[in-house]
Amino acid sequence: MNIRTLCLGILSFGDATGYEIKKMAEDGLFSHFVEASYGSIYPALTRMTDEGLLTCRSEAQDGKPDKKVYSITKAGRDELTVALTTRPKKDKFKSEFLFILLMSEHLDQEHVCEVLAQRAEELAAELEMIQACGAHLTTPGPRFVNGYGQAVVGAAHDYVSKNLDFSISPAEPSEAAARTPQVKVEAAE
Amino acid sequence: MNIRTLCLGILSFGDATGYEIKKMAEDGLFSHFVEASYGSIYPALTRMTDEGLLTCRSEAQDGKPDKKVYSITKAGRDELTVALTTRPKKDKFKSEFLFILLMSEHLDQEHVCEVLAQRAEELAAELEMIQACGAHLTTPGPRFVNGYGQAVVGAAHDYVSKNLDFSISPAEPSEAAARTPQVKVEAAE
DNA sequence: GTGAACATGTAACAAGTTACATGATTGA
DNA sequence: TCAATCATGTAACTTGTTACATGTTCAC
Repeated sequence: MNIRTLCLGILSFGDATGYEIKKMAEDGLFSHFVEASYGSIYPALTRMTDEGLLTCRSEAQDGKPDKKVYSITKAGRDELTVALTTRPKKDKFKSEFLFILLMSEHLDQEHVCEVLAQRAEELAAELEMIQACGAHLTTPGPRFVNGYGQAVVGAAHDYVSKNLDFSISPAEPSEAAARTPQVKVEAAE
Repeated sequence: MNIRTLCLGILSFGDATGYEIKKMAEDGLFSHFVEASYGSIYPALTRMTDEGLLTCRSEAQDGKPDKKVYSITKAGRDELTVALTTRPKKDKFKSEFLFILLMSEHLDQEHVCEVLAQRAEELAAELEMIQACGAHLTTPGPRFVNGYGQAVVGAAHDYVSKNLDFSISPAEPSEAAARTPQVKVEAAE
């Protein structure tokens, strides 16, 4: 999903300025699965206004630059609908944390434990935020998304918390041997 | 995390060609939280070899282009270690699916249900794949990552499955009123 | 005989980020 | 007085993707 669709989506709930769109994208419910910087939002709004998907009215302010309030047009709603009814692409997930854990055998035990503890805290904080945020949601869409967030982040937090004692070295030889009769390293090369 | 670190990480487990690195990134355990195309891998390998982080030996093949097998050097391992001990950035998650659900009030009920059913299936398939993939893992790092995947994807699947009857219109007035005594819409702009 | 897997590489393109420019107001 | 919030906008840069070029072998 591109910036255009994000802006249209936010504007479909009501008029807003570029600045406000950025805030919503980084604080609100959206923040967990979208991203947007001014450098992408402002040009997108300008272009979409040129294309007739948005209208813009300027409100003079003293000191600050004119505030530009954007509204979505019929054409804009149509474009949004097209985007929303297109089969959603696979979710994208990038995690340096998991990459580090995958490579944990190259690191020392202590460091890995710190990373784990750190992540457990972060996940706890995130979960709390989502829960707090969900308390005052009334409409079905946002409630669904919030519930999804609670389910997924909750599961991640549980998992990490239960594995704070993770050991980078393989389980005791006897056990390992029982599970994996003979793990041979490739000889050639 | 950039392509360079990804390549170094994969090569830290053993020599490989660019082609093989791509395969590992898109099939293996890595596939769920990294991405890489030939257009980024090949230039990265060439550059890192120039920089002394890798060495490369060509193996002639008939018909096919020479196979270039890369090995990580001491300098490469050092760079990898630096990357792995740098505090991991926040996980990034992008979801068109959640965006659609967030906007579900603009869509029709039937369509949303289809999207939900579709996603439930996709998540079930992904979960199965992760479980199958995890069966033959023996080292702690990969096992941890696989367990994490099972926990998170499992939670997502459960949540979506339990909400296949999701309704885009707000709950019955009486109930809604009971839950939310009085939700006032902000008057001013 | 057709498509997939093997195998590398480049150039053009897409999309978005970062840093900068500008400048008032407000709260700690 | 220092940082944050409000407010918009651009240019340079980063990073990576897509499409193309090239060519064999193997399985269906």
